[in-house]
Formats: sequence, structure tokens, C-alpha cells
Amino acid sequence: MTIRHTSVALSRSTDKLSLRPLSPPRNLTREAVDRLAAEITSGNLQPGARLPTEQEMMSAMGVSRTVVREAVAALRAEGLIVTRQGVGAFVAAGVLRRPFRIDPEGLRSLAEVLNVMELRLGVEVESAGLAAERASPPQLRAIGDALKAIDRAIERNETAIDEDYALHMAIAEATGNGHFVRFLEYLGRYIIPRQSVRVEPGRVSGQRAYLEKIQGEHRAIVAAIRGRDAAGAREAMRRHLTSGRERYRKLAAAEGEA
Amino acid sequence: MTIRHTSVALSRSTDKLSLRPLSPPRNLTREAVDRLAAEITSGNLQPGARLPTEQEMMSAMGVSRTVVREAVAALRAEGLIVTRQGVGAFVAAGVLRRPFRIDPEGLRSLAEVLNVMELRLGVEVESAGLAAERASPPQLRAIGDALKAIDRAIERNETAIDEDYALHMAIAEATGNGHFVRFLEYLGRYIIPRQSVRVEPGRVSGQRAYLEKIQGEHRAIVAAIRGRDAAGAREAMRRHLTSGRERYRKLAAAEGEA
DNA sequence: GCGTGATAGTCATCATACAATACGATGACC
DNA sequence: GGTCATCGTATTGTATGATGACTATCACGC
Repeated sequence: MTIRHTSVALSRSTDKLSLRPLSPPRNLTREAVDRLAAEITSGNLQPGARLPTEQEMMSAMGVSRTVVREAVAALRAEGLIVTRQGVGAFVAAGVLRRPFRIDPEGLRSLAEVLNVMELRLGVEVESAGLAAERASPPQLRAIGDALKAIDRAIERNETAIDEDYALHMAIAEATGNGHFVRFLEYLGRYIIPRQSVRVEPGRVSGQRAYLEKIQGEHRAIVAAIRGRDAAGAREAMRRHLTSGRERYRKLAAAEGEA
Repeated sequence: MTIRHTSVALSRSTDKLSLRPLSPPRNLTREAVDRLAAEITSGNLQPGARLPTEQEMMSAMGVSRTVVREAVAALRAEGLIVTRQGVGAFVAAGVLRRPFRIDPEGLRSLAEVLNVMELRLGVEVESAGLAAERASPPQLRAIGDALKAIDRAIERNETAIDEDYALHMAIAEATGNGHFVRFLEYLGRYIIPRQSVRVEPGRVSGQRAYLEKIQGEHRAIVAAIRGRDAAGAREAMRRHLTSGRERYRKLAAAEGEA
């Protein structure tokens, strides 16, 4: 038996049983991906440069074509390289860095969540401003519908999480800029819910007052957008999200002491 | 002969050719990736759920194992799924969202670049505001140094691209929020340069006046940050980036007619 | 000089086989 | 009855060969 992946850090003598969850078995494909990615990010392979052929990579790394092809497929999925049939594989132009991503692991701490909310605040404030400037009549209607949907959810004593998200998305849609939609899509799903879902189920009246307050902020945002008041929309959105951030901070702090 | 994607974007008098930038060559692997990703993000496959075996996917989609394996490799690289030899493939726990990314392919068109600049504007405006509220003395010093570095570069009749980027980064650093730094790191490298690099080399005096104007905007931002004036810093940054966006729009439009 | 066709290089896909690993079942052993 | 070694099966990991499709290049004829 050959000692393959020695990634097992054999901490045999760890008295406290600190057995790691599991370290990913370093298979050949992963190895090849890392080495190729290193070649690219280190600048050793300039953007637009042609990668070695599959055959050359095979012999260079001593692996089969399957491994090479899966590594190439992985890098292509990450956008680092593009392949063209009959021509070869090339380093993607204009990409010296991996895609922007927020590590979900880091979201554990309160501070990190608040940091993400700050980033979101900047994007959404601008989103509201642009929506006020550009929203088309159908988009304005969609925003109004989303607002009313929250009203109905509150009436049914629900948390209105999905409806809240839908309103923010409708505003992002109204910017006409797909990046705002995608950004919110990426962040919103797991940032928005937490800030309101923590209220204890028993305190329905408290939750309702809380939702009514939020809905008042929503109304201010929508009113400003309808009035084509970009600055007012930005301000209203800023108030909404900063107060939401404060609410979350207090809830989290209270929970921390519970 | 089928009209495949002519990736040659060559704008050789693109009178009314309406040649698409490039339509993605829908190969089987890409198709499989999309379909699997849709199954996951749609919630059809819960986190932790086991994917069908490769054999089942082969017969289900009517493709070979190579295609299935490359699709799985791509999703694994994106962190959506994890595979375990001898067991199967599983939807990654706690990952309902794909990383936020801006497809570099889309950056070809002027409209897309402007859209990205709008997103950046939102983030940087907030960045300036937070920097005004929180910048520590060393961070303020770093911002001042970056400002002076631009002065020196202008004195040397250089484009000051790197120095400009450094100033924006210093401000992002001063927020104390790493997300702002990473976001700017991701966007800035290939958005900022373009807006100033297009000036013709011959017109040095025009470039210098242009840079002096930008530097005036920079000074206003830094002054507001130093004065702990968050609203003023936001406003100054907004002015800076909106005017930069306009400059880029005009430059690009002029180039388009050239 | 300019289109045109042949040709070679390369990726895309398929098919098959073997290796490595994990899990459950079975049965021996205490 | 419980524990553990063994084995068989299922599944992914890796290797290899073959074929098709696509592209760039170059010689060729006009």
C-alpha cells in the first residue's frame, strides 16, 4: 500500500479527541486544478495565453487525460480559462483574480454578518436611487404589488420574509441593471431572513408591531421611488437598512446573553 | 455550414452586421452543469441530499460518463457539491447560493461596463461614509499618503492609475470591513484603469488637466473623511464616481464613432 | 493577389476497463 | 449476546483508446 494523500495530519496523540471533520482527500484532479490555477494567478500564464495541450499536460503532470480534462472543466467553470474546440485552452482575458465570494463559513460570527449587511446597504441604497430615476410603469406596479403583499402577510400574522425579499428584489429589478439583482439574489437570501426570524413565536403582538414599523419604512422608500425622488429614496433605504442592522445587532446581543 | 459562434469580435466596420459578441458554445458539459445547478438552487435537491449515481445521470441525460464527470467536477469546483469515493455525490451543506460573480464575457459591451460601475458606485459611496466614521489615525495617514502619491505621479506626467487605485483601496481599508476591500479588489483592477487609459498619448496637457480635475475630487473626499463628515464623504465620492462614469461614457462614445 | 481545398492539430465525446474506497452483510470468535 | 474480521457490492477515481467536430495553416490553382 502506497501512502497516497498524507493530508491526514495524523494527530493521533490528541488526547482531547480533536478529530477533524474531514480533510478532503487530495485527489489528482484537485491537485491539477490547484497547480494550473497557481500558474495563472501567479502571472506565469498571462491572460490570453494558450495553455499546453491536453497531451502535454498529461505527460507533464503524469496523469491521464481524464484528470486533465476534469481540471480544465473545473477552471472553465470558475471562469479562469476558456476552451475552444479545435484550437486549445486559453487564460480568460481580464481575470487575474478568483470570483468575488463571501465565504459562508465566515458568516458564523456576528461581526461578519454585520459587515456583510454594510456592503448590502451600500448596494441597496444605490439600488433605490436608481429605481427612483428609472423605474418603468410596470416596474412601479410590481413594486406596489410587493408592498401590498407584505401588508397582506402582516394581516395574516405571518413573518413576511419572502414578501420582504420580493420587495427588495422588485426595487433592484427597477434599476434596469442586472448586477443589482444578482447581487441581492446572492446576499439577500440568507441575510434578510435572519434579522426578523428570531423573534420568539409567542410574542405575536410584538412581532406585528415590529413588522408594521418595517412596513412604514418600506412605504417611505416606495413613495420616494414613485415620486422620482432619487435622493429621498436613497435616504429612506438607508434609514430602513441601518435600523434593520441595529435591530439585528440588538437581537443577536440579546440572544448571546440568553 | 452552420453559423456557429464567431468569436472574432473584430469591429472591422461593423456596419449593420449585428454580430453577437459570442454566443456560448452550448456543449453537453455546460448543459449538464446548468441542469444540475438548477436542480440544486431550485431546492429540488436539498443540501446534504445525495445526487443520482453517474450511471443514472448518464442514462437520464443520454450522455457519456465523461460529460457527467466533467459537469460534476465543475460543480465541485464551484463548491455546490462534494463527492466521496465509494459513496456518491452530495449537495454541499449550507450552500444554497452560488458565488456572486460578474461574468467577464459580458464586460465587452459598454452598457455592461457602465452597469458594473453603478454597482461599484454604491459600494464605494458607502465605503467613503464608513471611512469618515471609523478611520483610525494610521488609516487616515495611509489615505493622505495615497493622495500625495497621486500628486507626485501627476507631477511626473504619469497616468496615476495604480495610485488612484491605491487611494480607493486605502479608503476601503479604513472602513474596517474586509468585504469592501475584497469587493473593490475584485472590481477595481479591471474597471478603474479603462476610464483613464484611453486618452491619446499625444495630448499630455489634456491628460494633465483631466488628472488635476480628478485629483480635486479626491481631495474633497479625503477632506470630508478627515473631517469625520460621513454624509459629505458619501456625497463627494458620489460626485467623483458619477463624473468618472460620465467621462467614461463620453470617451467610449467618442471611440465608438472613431 | 485571392479564393479554395487539403491537411494536421486540437478539443469534445463516447466506450471500456481497472483501481480505490466505503458500506452493509455475514459469520467467526470471545 | 456482543465485538470484530472478512467479503461482496456499489460507487467514485483513474486510465486508455477510438472517433467526431472544429479550426488554423498552407500549398495550390486561377
